[in-house]
Amino acid sequence: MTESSAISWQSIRDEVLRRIRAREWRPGQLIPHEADLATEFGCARTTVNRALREVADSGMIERRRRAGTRVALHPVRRATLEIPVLRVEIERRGQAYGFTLLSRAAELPPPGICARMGSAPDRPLLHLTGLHTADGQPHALEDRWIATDAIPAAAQADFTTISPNEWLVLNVPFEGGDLTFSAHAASEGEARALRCAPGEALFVTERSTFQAGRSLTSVRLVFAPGHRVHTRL
Amino acid sequence: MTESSAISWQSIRDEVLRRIRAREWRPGQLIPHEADLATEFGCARTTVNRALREVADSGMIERRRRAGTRVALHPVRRATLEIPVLRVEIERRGQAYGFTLLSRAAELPPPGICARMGSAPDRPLLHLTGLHTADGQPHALEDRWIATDAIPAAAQADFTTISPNEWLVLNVPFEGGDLTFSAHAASEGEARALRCAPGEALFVTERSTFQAGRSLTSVRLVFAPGHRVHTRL
DNA sequence: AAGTGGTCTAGACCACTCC
DNA sequence: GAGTGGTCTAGACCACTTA
Repeated sequence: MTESSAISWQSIRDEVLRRIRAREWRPGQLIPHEADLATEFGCARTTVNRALREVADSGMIERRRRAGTRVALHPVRRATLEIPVLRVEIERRGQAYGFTLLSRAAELPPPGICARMGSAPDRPLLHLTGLHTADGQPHALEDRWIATDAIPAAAQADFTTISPNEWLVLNVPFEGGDLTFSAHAASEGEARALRCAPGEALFVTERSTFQAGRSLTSVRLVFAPGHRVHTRL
Repeated sequence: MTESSAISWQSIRDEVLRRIRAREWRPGQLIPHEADLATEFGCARTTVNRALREVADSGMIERRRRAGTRVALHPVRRATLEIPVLRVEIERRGQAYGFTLLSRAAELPPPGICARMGSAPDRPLLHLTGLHTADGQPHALEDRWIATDAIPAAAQADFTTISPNEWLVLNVPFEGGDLTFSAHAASEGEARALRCAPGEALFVTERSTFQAGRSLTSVRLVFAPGHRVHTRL
């Protein structure tokens, strides 16, 4: 028909955000129902739903059936971090990637790993350490534990030609995990491997992944000095 | 009709992920069109679209009009970081939050800040420093620059009763920003304020926000030793 | 019990891009 | 020009939650 130019969900999202920032809708306050907004904006409820879902994903509003939609009391900012395989990250910067396996053994895990992986202290895990390099310079030291009963194939994998990092991404699906960032003073061994001074401030990430309730692997990456993780809001 | 139990978009998403992980659809490969999948799964194309949009958001597939949908070559993991106001973060842990304004002055910004904020080196900015505490213990040292020409109200704000962190979240909408994590050895001044040893490894976040192409504020938070940022994958 | 968001459908048109 | 994803509609039913 001549009913041209429908309202876009983006424009509704923007208007909703504007009202929240302009305090027309205040934190904690209930906002109109989807049906009312659909009437107001002259569009289908589906379109309003799409817009509000987007705003809810960003953390600015909270929605519950029957209870309605409220402006969040503490507007939490959400940032999306992209976590590429280390090799890809380095090659994207135009540098040559390298990996050296430093050690490989079945060992009894220390208490910290047991706790994070929910593993029995008397059951050996595959323990790998290795160094990632960029243009020959140390980039990150990897210390990884793998639950070989959950990932039997890992026992046969050749981690000298492909890093455990990449092998796992390619071969082991997981449904979830934890990621932690922290700072850490370089130990003697880390300083040697990363060619920096002992005690120097290093950026550390720790990651654990699980599947079907079983812990798969836990890794600690200690980065060479100056490493930064960047993202956009 | 007796056409009960429609297919859910979640089940389609799961099946798509399964096929990718099972290598039925390999990295770089084109997957069937939405219409074909809709036929296969016996549902509306809208439902397939919803599922694939979700998978695309997670970074596993890439979609382009006319070009179709491909399995991503480098399956980038995406993690969502929640960045609450410091006060809320601390209170959520059941600790008492405190903020002390340490300094406040209009100053010419150093080169680093000029570069990050795109500000002229001869134009003074509002420079604030302060200490966030948890149960009276130092939690983070804040060093902030505010573009007063973009945020005139900041010149009048009382940052002794509310931290700049929180005042800005409440009063200044922004459309985007940068966030960086790094590690840093405590300077003499930082060590004094955070009551730690000079040279100790500290976790640092730096954030800049902008609106309508103008830089609004740039902040550097240096956290007390042991601070960790945690998220789920 | 009833109100609200969540989702599905069938169809349509549009926007983008590759050929 | 044609094919693919992106979005909108109008209507329907369902799921969840609270009164």
